[in-house]
Amino acid sequence: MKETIIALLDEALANLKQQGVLPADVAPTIKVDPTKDKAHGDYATNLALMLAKPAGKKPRELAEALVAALPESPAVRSTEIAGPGFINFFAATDAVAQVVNQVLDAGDTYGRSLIGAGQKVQVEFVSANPTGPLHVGHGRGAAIGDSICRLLDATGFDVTREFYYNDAGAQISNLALSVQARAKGLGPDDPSWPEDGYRGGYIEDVASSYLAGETVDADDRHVTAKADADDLDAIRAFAVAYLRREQDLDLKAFGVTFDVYFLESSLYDDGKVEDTVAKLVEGGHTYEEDGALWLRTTDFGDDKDRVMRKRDGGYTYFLPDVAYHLDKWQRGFKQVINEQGADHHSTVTRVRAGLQALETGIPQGWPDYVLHQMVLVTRSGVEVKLSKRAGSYVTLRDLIDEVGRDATRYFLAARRADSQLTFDIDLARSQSNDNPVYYVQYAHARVCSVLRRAEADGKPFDHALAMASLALLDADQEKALMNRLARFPEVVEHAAGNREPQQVAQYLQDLAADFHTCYNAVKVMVDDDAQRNARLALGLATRQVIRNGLDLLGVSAPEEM
RNA sequence: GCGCCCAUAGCUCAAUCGGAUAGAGCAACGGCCUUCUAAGCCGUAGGUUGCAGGUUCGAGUCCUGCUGGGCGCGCCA
Repeated sequence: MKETIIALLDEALANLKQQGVLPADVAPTIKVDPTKDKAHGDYATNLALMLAKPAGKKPRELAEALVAALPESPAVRSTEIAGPGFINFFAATDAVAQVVNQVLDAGDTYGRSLIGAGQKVQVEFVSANPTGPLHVGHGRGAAIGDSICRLLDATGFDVTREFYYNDAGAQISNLALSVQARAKGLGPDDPSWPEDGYRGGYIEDVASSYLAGETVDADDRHVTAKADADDLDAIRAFAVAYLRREQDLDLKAFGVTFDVYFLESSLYDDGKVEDTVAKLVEGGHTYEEDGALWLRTTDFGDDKDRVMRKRDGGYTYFLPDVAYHLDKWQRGFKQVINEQGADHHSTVTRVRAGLQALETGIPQGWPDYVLHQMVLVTRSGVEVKLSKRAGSYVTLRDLIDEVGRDATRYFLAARRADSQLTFDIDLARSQSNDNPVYYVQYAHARVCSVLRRAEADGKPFDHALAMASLALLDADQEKALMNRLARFPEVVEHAAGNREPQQVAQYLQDLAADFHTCYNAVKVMVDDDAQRNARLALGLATRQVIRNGLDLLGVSAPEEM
C-alpha cells in the first residue's frame, strides 16, 4: 500500500516537472507515513512541505498541484490536503485487506527482507569471563544482543554471534587460587584465603566437583578433573570449563546461542598481540616512559595516552582488545557490533583509537557499539542484591527460575538499551494484566482459541473463500488492525537498522491492543461463511505477525494461556 | 574537575530521517461476561516533554548553556 502511494507520488512529481511547475533537478526521497490519527486517512506525506522552498511555492498550493497531477488508482479511495500542506490518503478497503493475503502467503517469512544482501556482520555480546555465574547485567546484554542478531538475520545479513572471553589472565589465576583454597577446605574468612579471592558459594561447588573427578562439557571445551588439590594448572583448566558450562546452561535456558567462542589467550598463542605491538611501534605512535610502552591515543581522539605494555612486561587488557578487533576486521567483518555494559564505555574510544593507529584502512567509527545501562532488580519495591548461591548478586539463572524465560527476556529487551532499567520481579512474575508480555501472548492464544472453536464447530478455515472475501473486512477496528499488520516489515527494518529491539516490543504491544479491540468489537464466528472466513483470515494473519515478532525477541507464542 | 549516557502523565515506559492535537500500560474513577479465553474491551481524568535560549514552514527529537541522576576517568577487565 505504502509502496503504491510512493509510486503514485513519483509519477505526480514527474508530471509536475514536465509541466515546469517544479524544477527538473529536485529529487526528494518521498516519505509516506502511516497516520497517527485516522481522521487523517491511512497514509500521509509531507512532500509538499519539503518541496515548497525549492519550488518557490506555498506548501498548500504545491500540495494541490501534486494532488491534481496524481494518477488515478483503485487502491486510493480519496485524498485531501490538510494542515500546513500534508496530503492525506484514504485507502480503498480491499487494498488495505490485501495485507492479510500477503501475511498468510509469506508465513514465517513475513517481515523478513533482503536489505542486508548477505553482508557479513558480527555481533559480539555477553563476553563474560568464566569467573562466576552470569548476572542480570549479562542477561540484559544477552537479551539485547541476541535480539539484534535475530533482527539482522531477518533483514538479510549473514550474522556471526561471538562470545569473547579471557581464560588465562590475572582474574583466572585468582579463580584457580580460590578453587584450590576451597579444595583444601578453606573458607573465605580463613586468614590464608587468597587476597581478592572469589568468595561466592559457587566456588565450593567447583572445588567439590573437581575433587570428585567429574567431567564437564561446555560448548567449547571438555575437561575431566584431576582431583589433585596441589595441581593449580589442572584446577584452572577445570574451573574455567566448569564455569563456562554453567554459563552455557544459563544461556541455553535463555534461548541464546553462539557461533564462535573466542579466547583471549589465542591472541597470544597466535602471535597476534605481538604483531599488533610491532605494527603500532612501526607506525610511530608509541613511546616509552616510566619503563612502560605507551600508545599515543590522544592523536586519535582519546583524552589521555594509554599504556600498552606495563613496566613488568605484561600487556594491559587494552592491547589484546585492539588485536582482537584487528582480527575481526581481517576476518572480513565490515560491520561489527559490540554489545556491552555501559560501565565499559571508556573502551570504545580507546579501541577505535588503537585501530586507527594501526593505519590499516579501518574506518574511524568502526566498530559499532550498543551499550546498555545498569539493571536494578527490585522485589516488593526493595532493591535485591543477595543471591543464595552467588552471595553477591542476582544471577540470571535465579531470575529465569523465578520469573520464567519469556518474561525475563521480554523485560530485558523491551526497553531502550541506554535507559537504566529497574527489573521489578513482582511485576515480571505476575500473571496478570500488569504484565506486558502476557498481554501480547494472550492475543496470540486468543486467535488460537477461535481457530479451535472453528474446528470444533465443524466450520474449519476455508482459505480460498477467505481470500475472495477480504473486502468484507471493513470495520474501523479491522482496518486499523490491517494497517498495523502492514507496518511490520518496516518496523523490523527500522529496529534492525537502529539496533533497537525495543521497537519490536512496542509494536507488538500496539498490535495486541489493536487485536483485542477488534476481538471485542467484531465477532468472528458468525453464520455467514464469507464473513466468518474473512475474519478468521485476519485472525490468522495477526497470529502470524505476533509469532514472527515474538520470535525476534526470543519469546514464545503459546497456543493457550 | 573531565568524558559518555539519561531526564516525557502520580508510577513504568513509547514516540519511524525533524511532521499535524506527544501515545500505551499500571495506579484512580465510571461502564461491559446467558455471545469466539474478562490475562480482555469501552469511557473519564491525568502533560509548559527538567530549565533557558537557538536553528526552521514545523522541535520530545537537532545546536548551545544550565540543573538533576547514572556510569567511567588504573601500568584492573
